[in-house]
Amino acid sequence: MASQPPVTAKDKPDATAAKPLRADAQRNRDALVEVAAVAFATHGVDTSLEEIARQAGVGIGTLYRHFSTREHLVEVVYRREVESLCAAADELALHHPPDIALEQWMQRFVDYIATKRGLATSLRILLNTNSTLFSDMSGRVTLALRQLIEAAVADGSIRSDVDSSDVLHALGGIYSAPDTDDWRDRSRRLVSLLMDGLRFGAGKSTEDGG
Amino acid sequence: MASQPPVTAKDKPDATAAKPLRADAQRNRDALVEVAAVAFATHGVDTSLEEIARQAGVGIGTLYRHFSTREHLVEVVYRREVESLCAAADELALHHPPDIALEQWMQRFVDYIATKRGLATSLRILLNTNSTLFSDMSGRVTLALRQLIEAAVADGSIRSDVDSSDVLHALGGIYSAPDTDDWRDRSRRLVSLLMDGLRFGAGKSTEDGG
DNA sequence: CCACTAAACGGAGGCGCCTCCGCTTATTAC
DNA sequence: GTAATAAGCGGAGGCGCCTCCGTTTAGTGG
Repeated sequence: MASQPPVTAKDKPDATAAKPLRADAQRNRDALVEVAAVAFATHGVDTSLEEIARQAGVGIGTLYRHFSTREHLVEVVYRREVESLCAAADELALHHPPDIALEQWMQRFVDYIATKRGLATSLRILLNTNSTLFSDMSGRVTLALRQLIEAAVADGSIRSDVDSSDVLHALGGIYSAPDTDDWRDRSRRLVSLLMDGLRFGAGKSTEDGG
Repeated sequence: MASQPPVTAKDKPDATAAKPLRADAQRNRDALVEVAAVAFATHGVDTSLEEIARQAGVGIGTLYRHFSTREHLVEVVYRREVESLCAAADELALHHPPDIALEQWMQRFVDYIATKRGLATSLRILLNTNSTLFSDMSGRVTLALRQLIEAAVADGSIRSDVDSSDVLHALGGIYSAPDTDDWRDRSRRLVSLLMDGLRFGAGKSTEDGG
């Protein structure tokens, strides 16, 4: 949650110019996003922006110069989170056998969703307003998942007749599940179950449970 | 816009108890709704609630006691507006020949929609959240329209093969029309056109233009 | 008419939003 | 190193939101 690759200056929505920020400005901007990510996840999206600015050690004016609206800030935080989720896919693929990578990534997906549920209302509005954002982000996630699945299929550790969109659909059920206390556990079990299903009848048997 | 039948205490959302308000409380409540209706229509739904309270000659505390959220106030204003639109249908039916009543009512519908467009965003959110409200209100409007049409059909002043839902659908086009300067004129013309269409081939000919 | 009480009032106060602009400071040119 | 300057900072201030609670008043019973 606190260690991602240094995102120097590439989280600008419009890809056109993006002139490099002054060093201090970049530092402040990063700090704000960092703090906001934690604050939104912890206290929901209604956290006082002044509180976020305070925790980031900057004035409120600075926050508003970087993020002219609350939605803008939410969007950047959200993009970063998705980015980091997708980066994790590559990371896991490098250091684990494909099926393990897939399983662990899906578990991470659960964590990601857990955070998002707090933002549900506000995020839904944002995604409605800004449909580019939605297709953008869901596209990236889909791609990451597809690559993990294809690797696992090629490796023979899961069945070859699975489609990434099916799996994504199954994971979608996690998002819409009711918000009980044991939501997280249930979701983790659902992922395990799903994983068993994927391994069933695969070319090579990897009966390791985790 | 300022004269509707005295709505003593029946605009409570939940129909259960509704004990009568104290006279002063009722007065204040009515004043608030009145002022809010004008203010929302004029300056949009983001008008300061303190401003509304001020104009209604009450303290902000009083406003909040009656309407615990901005949405609550919007909802009540909206309900009242629909109510008044439907009441107009009865009124017009009493004092005009059926086809004239229908036409005038549709013109009034245009005015009503004009007001609503200012509230569009907020109202859409409200209607999404509170689906009872939507079906409630559209049901009432549909009913009012149907009665006007049936009367005109029975009277022979419009064609007998029209369905009220068709007409409502046509009127719906008004709502979604682009928000240009001449919106109102266009809409009025659309209603006239629609009316001509309805009269065409009717049993009895009422070629009066207004 | 009076006394009593629950209902209602209203505005001060604390907080958050957002803008504006005088003050810093990183960067560039020399 | 210094000077120049544009980029960036930050917080005061004005406004709106909403709550809380001391004060007022409508309704009621005698």
